[in-house]
Amino acid sequence: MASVRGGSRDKPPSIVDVAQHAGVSTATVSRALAAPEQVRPALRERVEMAVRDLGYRPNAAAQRLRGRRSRLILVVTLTRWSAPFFAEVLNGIDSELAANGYAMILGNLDLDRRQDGHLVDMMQSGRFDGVLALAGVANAANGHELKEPGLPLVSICSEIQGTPSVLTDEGESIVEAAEHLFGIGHRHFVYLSGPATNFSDRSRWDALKAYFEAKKDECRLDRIEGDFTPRSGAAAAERFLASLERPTAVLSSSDEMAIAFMKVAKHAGVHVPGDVSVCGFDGIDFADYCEPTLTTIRQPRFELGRTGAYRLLQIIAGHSEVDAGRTVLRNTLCLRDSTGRAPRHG
Amino acid sequence: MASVRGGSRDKPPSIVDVAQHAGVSTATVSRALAAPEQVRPALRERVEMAVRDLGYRPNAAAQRLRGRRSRLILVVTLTRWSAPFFAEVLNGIDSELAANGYAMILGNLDLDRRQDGHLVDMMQSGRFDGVLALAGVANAANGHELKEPGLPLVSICSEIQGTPSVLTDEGESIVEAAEHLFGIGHRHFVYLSGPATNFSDRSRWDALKAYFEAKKDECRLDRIEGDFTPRSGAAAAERFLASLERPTAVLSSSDEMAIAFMKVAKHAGVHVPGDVSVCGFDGIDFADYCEPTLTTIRQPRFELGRTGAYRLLQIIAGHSEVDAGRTVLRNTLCLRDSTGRAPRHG
DNA sequence: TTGGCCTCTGTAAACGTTTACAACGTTAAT
DNA sequence: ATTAACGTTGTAAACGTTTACAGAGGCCAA
Repeated sequence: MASVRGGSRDKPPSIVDVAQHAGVSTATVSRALAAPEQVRPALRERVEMAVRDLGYRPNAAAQRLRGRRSRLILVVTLTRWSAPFFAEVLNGIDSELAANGYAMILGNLDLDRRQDGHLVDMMQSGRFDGVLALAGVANAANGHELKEPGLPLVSICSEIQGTPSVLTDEGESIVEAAEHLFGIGHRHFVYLSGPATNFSDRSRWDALKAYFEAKKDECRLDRIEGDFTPRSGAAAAERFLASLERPTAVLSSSDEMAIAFMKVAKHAGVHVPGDVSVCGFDGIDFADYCEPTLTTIRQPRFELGRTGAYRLLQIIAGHSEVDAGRTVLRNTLCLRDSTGRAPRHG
Repeated sequence: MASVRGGSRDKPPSIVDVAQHAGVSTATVSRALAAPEQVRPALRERVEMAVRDLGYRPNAAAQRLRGRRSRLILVVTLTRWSAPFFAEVLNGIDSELAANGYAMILGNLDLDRRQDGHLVDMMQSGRFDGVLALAGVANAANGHELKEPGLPLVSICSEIQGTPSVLTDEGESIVEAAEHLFGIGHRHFVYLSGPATNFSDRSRWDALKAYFEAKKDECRLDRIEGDFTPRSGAAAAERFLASLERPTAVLSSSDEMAIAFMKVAKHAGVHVPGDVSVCGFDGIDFADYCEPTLTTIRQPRFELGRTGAYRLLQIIAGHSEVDAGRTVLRNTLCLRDSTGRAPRHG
């Protein structure tokens, strides 16, 4: 009776249809929708009714073309974004954006095939109100390229010169883990790294090195190169098994590596945590379901995304332009079954 | 020397700037970019050079407003999209779309707070060239609402009346798993379900019921209600443990439930697969890292997304409009350590 | 030479909004 | 009573493309 939504399939109603139907000008319709307080209640109601009657929806492209905002955010990610850690960060981003009427588009940066231009193209297409750079993309040397188009930019889990960023206290928290392991007797550590160019990896490794520098007489810190993936965790385990003097504590730069590491180690008869303690990083859901359950440094993944999106929206809204600094969220060390006292020597 | 990209920060060059710079009309520029074969090589080159010199990028909003396509796809998901299964389907979608110059936007359908209108609004905003509906959203009763706006629509992992869909042979594959378990002596099964309204769940349950109907004299099939999440898997385990006569085989409707189930069961001293065999569904990466490794029905998650996106693009391109049928991908049963011979009776 | 056809370009009209500006009516201040 | 100020509405000009249409040549056949 009321709506004519399902009627003719020709063409969606435009603002002029609404204006005619309500007996006002298009300007009034536009204002009634965007700034209701500027139009008299009587007219406003007429417009609202016309909108309902016709099932009118503003055309997003036209709005963007004429107005200032597209309500679209470009999220620059790596191809690995479907991994548990990133997926949840993205979820946080999307959640915050959606709550403010924004949507995100994923711009995949495939590090293997270098097609850098593509992203800059997208950014300059005038389609986006802002850009969120996820961990890893900033390290790809073209991080600063993202600044060039002059769009509001916030980076999450990594820093770009002169750009606001949202980070966690990675260095401090991995040192906290190391300290814990040191406290229960471990003296020989190995750091299972991410890619050497990675921002997070640098933060963690630098902090770890500094911490062990002061203890260099009593401790040893090795490093095995990985790339956050399970595969590289398994490879690291092979190297671990082959080493003459095995470390007793593994600090992994991702849970996925840690879990794969444990699987291979266990399969080779090495007991976790009896023979070797393993500590992960990220705190993905699964860390609590593997065997043994994984001690890990939990990053507030959802919050990371949410906060990044929030800061970006603030900048877009014109607030806090000055604030180009970093926001640091706190990680928490989750002690579980994969870590324990160091095995007795010899 | 060549490019002036980094020059003035005022306003991005428009098509008229390019036209002037190349000494041609805007129409020629437009054609040189969209349909190069229609313009003489000499001019085409001048245009291309001007484009490079000025760093011109077509304005997406204007293109959309005047032209027909936005190269934007709406992917309607549930809030659970960051779960491993969906994340990988999304990855497949995004991958196929990106390869064709399209991008996706996630439209979250929060089943808890009913804000159905929101999605239809989005669809009618003229922002999208097509819609992809992910499993679960189609079941939400408002599935058919998605058809209303008249946008090209493909559903993945579920069916909407009269809409092309991409599915897997869920029913057959879960029966295959049941058959395998039957073959190694199991006679008392329990199906750990998803939400009863879920399309996938219905397919699986119906197939399972039909299979056991023929065996009802020798077999028993129970059902415990879940919702795909680990939490519900754990809850199911509690009920399993409390039951007087415990089934010896669990067919779970998701890996995450199965893994949580195993954790709780093991913790209660029930041995997997000694006391109970567990089979998951989906084939997420983690199924191969839990303890014991999980026998599961692997769905081609990435392909599911890729194929859905592919079919949608075909429809948008005008090919295969007739083909409103289903595409069925095959699952594979992955036998691992969580299943084994049924325990000896009594 | 002339007419017709074909190929290549340019002109200008959309596309559906937002918004600066002007116009109008009303109220308050002088 | 005159003017200023204000609040509300309409007019019309953008925004940056694509594309129907027309026009300008060039070529070929008659």
